[in-house]
Amino acid sequence: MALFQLFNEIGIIEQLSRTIMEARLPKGLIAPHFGVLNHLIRVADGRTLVELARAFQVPKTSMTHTVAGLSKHGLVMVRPNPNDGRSKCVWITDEGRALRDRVITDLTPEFQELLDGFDVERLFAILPVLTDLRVFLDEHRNAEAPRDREFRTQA
Amino acid sequence: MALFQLFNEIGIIEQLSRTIMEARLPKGLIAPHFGVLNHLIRVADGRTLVELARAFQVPKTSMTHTVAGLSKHGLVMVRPNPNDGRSKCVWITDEGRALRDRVITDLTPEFQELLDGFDVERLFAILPVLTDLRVFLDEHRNAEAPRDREFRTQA
DNA sequence: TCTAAATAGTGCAATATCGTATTAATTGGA
DNA sequence: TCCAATTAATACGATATTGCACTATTTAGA
Repeated sequence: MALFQLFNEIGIIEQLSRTIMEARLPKGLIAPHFGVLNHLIRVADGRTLVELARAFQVPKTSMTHTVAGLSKHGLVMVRPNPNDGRSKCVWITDEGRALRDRVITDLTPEFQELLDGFDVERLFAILPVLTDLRVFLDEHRNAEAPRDREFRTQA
Repeated sequence: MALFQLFNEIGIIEQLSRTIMEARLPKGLIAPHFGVLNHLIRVADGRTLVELARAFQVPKTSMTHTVAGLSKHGLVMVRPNPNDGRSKCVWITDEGRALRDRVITDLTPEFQELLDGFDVERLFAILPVLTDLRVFLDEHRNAEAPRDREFRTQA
């Protein structure tokens, strides 16, 4: 079944690229930490924990843990949500911004190597297909969600 | 940076497809367990732990743990390697084969939904690009491997 | 207004991942 | 042949992930 192979390749690429990225992170931080920092900058700062959990499709408890790690390193600030006494908002700090920028900078040589050594046309041609596939899988994801996992609202 | 977006989509797809797959696994088993079973059938039975760790590019200790889980469930047998007293070989059991086949069967409706609802031409057109990308990343992976992680020898 | 249901967050426990260090076996060069 | 370097596996500890249960708060319908 070719679909099997497709998802297998995607899984391997995810693992390789994650390893590359994590090699640029300071000790104690891993991909999910960077993902949250990046999300706070690219999408919107001051997100609640549930919003973040939805965005990354992880259980709330996982996001609590990830944000706690970021907070411990001074990369985000967690404050009560003035509009809802149950929830908290996560704000990125200057240190968080600086780290995120530095990681991206550190990654550019690696990216450049890929752009130089790989057929860029072919590479970028698959992006819209991947996006459509992601949307399809996300929309068709079984509603009988057996886990404590929120539905994605935004990339 | 479009490359960023590319790897981001791949990461999301990996997460979604893994969740779909794990929903078909019995309690106590997750994607890496299935991956090993599949590898033993598709590639070669009787692999050593190091060979498996290389194939999946995980640290040896992670593979020890994964195989221990499979063994506990009776899905593989771990025996001494007659050719090398240091190592052990992992053999899939009938139960392991049966489980792997059942999971694949259980997955076909989900696959069919994708084949029906998605432009299959577009989908399969990206497979060779993904394969080339995977090979590129694997070959260009930094030799200064900072971790206890083996190099891939086979998909 | 009141109260039941829904929602946000977290404590806890089970399992997973992985870096470091250790042991045992093998290999290769002197 | 012999021993130093290499290799296979794992014990151990730190951190990550996640399901379940619980509390606090908000919401919505009677």
